Amino acid sequence: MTDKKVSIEDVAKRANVSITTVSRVINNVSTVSNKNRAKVEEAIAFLKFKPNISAQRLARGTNNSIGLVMPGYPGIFHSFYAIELIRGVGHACESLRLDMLFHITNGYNPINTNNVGGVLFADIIENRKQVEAAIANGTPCMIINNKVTDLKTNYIAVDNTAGGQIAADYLSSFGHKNIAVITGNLNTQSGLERFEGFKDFLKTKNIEIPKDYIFQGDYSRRSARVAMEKFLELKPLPTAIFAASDDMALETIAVILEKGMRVPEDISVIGFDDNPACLFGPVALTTIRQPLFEMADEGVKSLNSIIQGKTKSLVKTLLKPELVIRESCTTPKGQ
Amino acid sequence: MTDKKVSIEDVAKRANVSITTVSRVINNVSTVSNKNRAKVEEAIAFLKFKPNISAQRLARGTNNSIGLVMPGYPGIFHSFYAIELIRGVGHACESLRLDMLFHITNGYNPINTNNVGGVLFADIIENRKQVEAAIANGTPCMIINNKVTDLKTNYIAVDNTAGGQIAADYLSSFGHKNIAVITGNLNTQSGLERFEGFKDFLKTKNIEIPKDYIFQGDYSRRSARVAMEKFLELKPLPTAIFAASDDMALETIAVILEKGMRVPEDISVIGFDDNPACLFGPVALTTIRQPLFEMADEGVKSLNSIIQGKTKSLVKTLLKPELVIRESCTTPKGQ
DNA sequence: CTGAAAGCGCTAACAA
DNA sequence: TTGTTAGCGCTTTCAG
Repeated sequence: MTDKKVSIEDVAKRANVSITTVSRVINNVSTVSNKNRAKVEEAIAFLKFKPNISAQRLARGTNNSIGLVMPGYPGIFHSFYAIELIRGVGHACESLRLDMLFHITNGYNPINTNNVGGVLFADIIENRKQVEAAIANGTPCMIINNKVTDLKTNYIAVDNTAGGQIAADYLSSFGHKNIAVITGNLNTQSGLERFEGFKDFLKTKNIEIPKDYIFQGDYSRRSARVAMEKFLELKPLPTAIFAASDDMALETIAVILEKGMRVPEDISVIGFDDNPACLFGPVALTTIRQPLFEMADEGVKSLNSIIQGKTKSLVKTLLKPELVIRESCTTPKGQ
Repeated sequence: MTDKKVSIEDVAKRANVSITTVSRVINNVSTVSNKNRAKVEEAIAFLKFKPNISAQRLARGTNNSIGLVMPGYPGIFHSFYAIELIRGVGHACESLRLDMLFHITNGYNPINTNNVGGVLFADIIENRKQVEAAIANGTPCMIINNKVTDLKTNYIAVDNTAGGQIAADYLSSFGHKNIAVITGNLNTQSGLERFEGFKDFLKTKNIEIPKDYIFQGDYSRRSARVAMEKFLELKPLPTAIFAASDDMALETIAVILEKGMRVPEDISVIGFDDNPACLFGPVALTTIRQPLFEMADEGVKSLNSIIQGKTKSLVKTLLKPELVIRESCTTPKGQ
């Protein structure tokens, strides 16, 4: 691309060997005499030779790269989520020596699956068509964080329903009855499942959440603030809040403290994510940990195994979230 | 990769034309009869033919992809920063039809520059070696958010010094004298420059910042909390705070409110970034906007131009930050 | 408007 | 241990 390209042939000439020998040293094949190896290495260094990867791939008949498709609207999911996924994918690609083609999508443009061995979809949000297209043309796919039951494809997700249940179980075990919830984006599978897992579990304990104790948030701090300000006008006041993300939980706590109330003495708050930020707020946040990094990492590994034909059947993995107890929940006042 | 690959030749056979004609329809060359075009398209659809991009690239002699190298330690910069960069780069790549190879680095492993036309470094943090290596082997590089003066390479950055000055100017214009600052990570060029720009400007107004009014933060909310709690023990209390990121500013405000004081009536706070989150806190944050998305977008475009040989000279771009006035700053009490 | 043929730069038998 | 040679799948002159 830059300057005139130097090819394996130039190297061969300068080192006075065949191109095969050059190829051998490039690929670290052991059957090369030290003398020749040295000559070739000198030539490579001198000429600043860089093998043309397209030619390598063509000749080898392989394409060791995968795509990561991520919705691109402002405020991608919540940032912590996105960053953890990216980190996990990046980590796995590094160790598997896979190229990672990162693709931010608006959901409409068809994504190009020709140049990758397979593609990872970070959730499906308004881009179902892309997933279907990829599946249709035979590209191995792995959906992250969305249990797609109606598509013949692979997924790895967190059991958000279980997460909601765990939160409900923990809160109700303190004896809380007036429990409010700030949901995540309910257009999102995770948001919906967390909410329903939570609500349904409480029902088994004979606790109903009244309508005005439910606020439909969108994972943003802003929505949590609006929610909490509304809750604070209600009576009776809720004694516990389940926020479907740590960011929202943190903002919830901020609002409570601003009003001169205390957490958890006056109101208990539980979050979801286990974002490191929860450790360092005014009160350490009790939360439901979801293994984001691991999900991404494992997703890449499974996908790779599928691409290489080692895994034949569909893989559907469900990861368990877990309760992380810190300081933001306790018994309701007066009990 | 999957199944037996169908090649352009298979398509040609089925459509009863030459591979040249198939190539023409793939590349949308107009000189193909409608009849042939239809036949080829049918064959492509029927065979689910996907052109091999490596072969295309090899034949065309181009490699339209760029690398994005980003430090991978936990808490990559502050998330908003990273996300905006990624969005900007993704956006530019999409419109330039460039593949984006995303590489998260620990700073040590050499990065593979063979398969990309050029590489974008998201700042330089503990990975200077990689940059030097890339430059040495002739790979076009673009450094984002770091003015590298001692390396013969390109950069696009925000004028953080100016940003610091703007903040200082604004605060001092209200008549504040007791101004404290929570710096960003001072190992970072941006952190250092914001601080020095701020401090130096105040000096021109004959305002010195005492030692204990300076807290060395790291862009995290946590560090801001620690800082603000310290400041609150000081006397006289500062009447204004400059936090080197919005995240820190937001946490600063939270701490102030928790203590029952008001923003901006008791203490003014100014941030840096213009993270959308600043709009929705308890008080809308006045801040210094830095054009992250644009920086990334523009960075890719410049890099591409360099790769294509359209730009010959080194490009060194400095973007101007600007003041965004909202509600978190005012005149000090009693003035 | 179409096709034959010469590569693009590299890998991988196969011989030597 | 080394070199020869035949592709990998596609693009691109150049004739027709």
